Amino acid sequence: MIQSIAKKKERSTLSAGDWEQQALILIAEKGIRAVAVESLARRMGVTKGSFYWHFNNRESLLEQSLIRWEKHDATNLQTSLSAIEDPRERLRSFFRRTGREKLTHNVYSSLCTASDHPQVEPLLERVAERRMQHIEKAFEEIGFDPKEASHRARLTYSAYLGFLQLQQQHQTPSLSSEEFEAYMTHVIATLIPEK
Amino acid sequence: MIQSIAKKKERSTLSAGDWEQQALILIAEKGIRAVAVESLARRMGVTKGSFYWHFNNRESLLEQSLIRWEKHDATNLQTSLSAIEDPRERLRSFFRRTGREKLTHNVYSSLCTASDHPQVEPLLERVAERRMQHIEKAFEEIGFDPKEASHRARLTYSAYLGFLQLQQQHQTPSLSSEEFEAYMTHVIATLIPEK
DNA sequence: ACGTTTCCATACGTACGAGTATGGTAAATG
DNA sequence: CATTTACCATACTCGTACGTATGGAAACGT
Repeated sequence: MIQSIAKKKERSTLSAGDWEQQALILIAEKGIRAVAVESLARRMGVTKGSFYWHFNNRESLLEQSLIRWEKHDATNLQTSLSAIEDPRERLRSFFRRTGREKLTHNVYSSLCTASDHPQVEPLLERVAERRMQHIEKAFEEIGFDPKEASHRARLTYSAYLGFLQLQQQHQTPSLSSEEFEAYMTHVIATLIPEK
Repeated sequence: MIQSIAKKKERSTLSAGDWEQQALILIAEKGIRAVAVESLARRMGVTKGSFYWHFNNRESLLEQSLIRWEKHDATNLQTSLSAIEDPRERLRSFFRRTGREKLTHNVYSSLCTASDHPQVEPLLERVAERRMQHIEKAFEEIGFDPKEASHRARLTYSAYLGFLQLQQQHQTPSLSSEEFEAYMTHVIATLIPEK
């Protein structure tokens, strides 16, 4: 074929996907505004000349990167949550998910602080909608009627978003891991009633 | 004295306070990044020359504007919430406050989406801390022990922040006013238990 | 072997926004 | 009335980051 297999790790040449991946890493670390083509190029060990061969412009890179992330996040949601049959446990795992999946989670966290960005805003809306529908479905399975489930889902997701925001403000977590656990237990008890 | 009273409304000359006020309005409308000195000057009907007479630089303007807003918000919290004796009602009014006080509220909303800004971040942390302590105090008055009250306050404020975030994403509120009321009722019932 | 494609370097052009330098005008002051 | 002070306009510099133009080198096809 074009390439004799496994060239990606031999640092031969870069692909568009490599740029998108690094862009996402940069977003997770320093936010979307830090994605500048020259600094990103330095990070990749090349110069702008390379970048503008793979992409028309910066906007195009962001578009592709965000699409890539959204797909990854959607399948993530599908596999990791659809696998759990008990709806209560499914909701609990949603909250716990904050710890694992560091990269994709930090990307989302960064994107939330850039919700005014024209390319980010529609993405956040789609993601929030998708996630809230999953949560809503779980609440319906528990036995709440659609209206009640909808409200609970909105409140649950709001609590999640707000907690992300609070975490970012104090760059120091400020909550020890046992305080965090205690808080999580409280949240789950409050938002996911036993009966 | 220097000026013969009531010159501010005669459009004679601008004061530093006028600039700060307009900056806050701009923040509420388009976010802190939209506060550019040239565009702001056009908005005031003058040019940059005026700005740099009142302020050393853009950073200085933002600093003063944010301080002004923080003071306003702090007294707001003190007067409007300390006036209510019933802690439950006090908490309910906290949620309802989203509607009134449009300007100061929209400023806060905009600042939340710029939480990565070095001048904004410490402000948000102070404001969140101050507000959460008020909420925590209310929960303690209701009868929860300090630890429980702390968790409830954090969850309550998280739900508030998350809702702000969701509101900004769909620029269209997407929730009709009656749906909004139904949701609010649900939130209050869930987070502020009757006993 | 030779041309084409792929990938990248270098050098430039350009737009925007912060900040400076300097001068002008009206009001206040003596 | 003359001069200082307060306020603002105009015209620059400068740093940053996007985007373009062009050429070079290695890999590939035939």
